[in-house]
Amino acid sequence: MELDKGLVSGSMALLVMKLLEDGDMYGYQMVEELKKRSDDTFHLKAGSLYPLLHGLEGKGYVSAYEKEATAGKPRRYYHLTKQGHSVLQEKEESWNLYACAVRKVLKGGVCSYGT
Amino acid sequence: MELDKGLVSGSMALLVMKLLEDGDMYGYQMVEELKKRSDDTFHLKAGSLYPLLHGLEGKGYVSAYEKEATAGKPRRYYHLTKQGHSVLQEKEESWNLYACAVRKVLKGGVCSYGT
DNA sequence: AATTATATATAGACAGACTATATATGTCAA
DNA sequence: TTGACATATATAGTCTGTCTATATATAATT
Repeated sequence: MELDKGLVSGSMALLVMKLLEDGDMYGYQMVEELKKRSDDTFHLKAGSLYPLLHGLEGKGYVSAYEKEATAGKPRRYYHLTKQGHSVLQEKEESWNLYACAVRKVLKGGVCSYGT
Repeated sequence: MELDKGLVSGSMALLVMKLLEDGDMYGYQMVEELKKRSDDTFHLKAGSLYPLLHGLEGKGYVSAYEKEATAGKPRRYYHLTKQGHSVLQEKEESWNLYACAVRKVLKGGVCSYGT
């Protein structure tokens, strides 16, 4: 079953920032890591990621620095700033609230998020 | 806390169709019902709903019929078609898969959806 | 008489993710 | 040695979904 593209909207910034919480990463690595951590559910495209990263950098949520790789092109590492950390927390809470509300509509029951 | 608009993307069709599973409804009623069932989290705008409904009708997922109200303007009721039912099931499964994958990335653990 | 709630509808703006394309290097197989 | 593939970043243009703003119309309330 193909993942409905419409559903993916909006939460990519959250996911990418979440990855950076565990340590600095370069773009290509994030694509791989996201695939791995989601059990092959998310296939973020390079053409989606790089503009997203530039946007986050422009807002001051991440900072970037170049670093030589042992082989191949130099890598551009991204680091989650202090502001980025606080924005990430807000985004996580926002996601929980949203997912919880969807569950309420779909399952008709209550939903305490934290679960 | 304002609900991050970016997160809302894509799942409105799912939610609206889910409402129709319980019986035919008219547009204005859906806005109210969605607000109620989500504990005041979703505030779907009329300008978002009606184009969405027309789209679903065009795809054959819902059918529509006019009905006089006891007072005021006549209401346009929407009905979930057989095809709509099957699309709804796919969309629900797709949502579960997606929400589950997000949880994996955020909480770092496993996730059996059905929970 | 004016405002608010009910009820539907469209045009235009905007944001997020996509595809397609471009660049550049290293490895591996034919 | 040539081509294919994986690594790595980047931008232009497109598409889709939701938004705001606006329009129409009727009934109830103030």
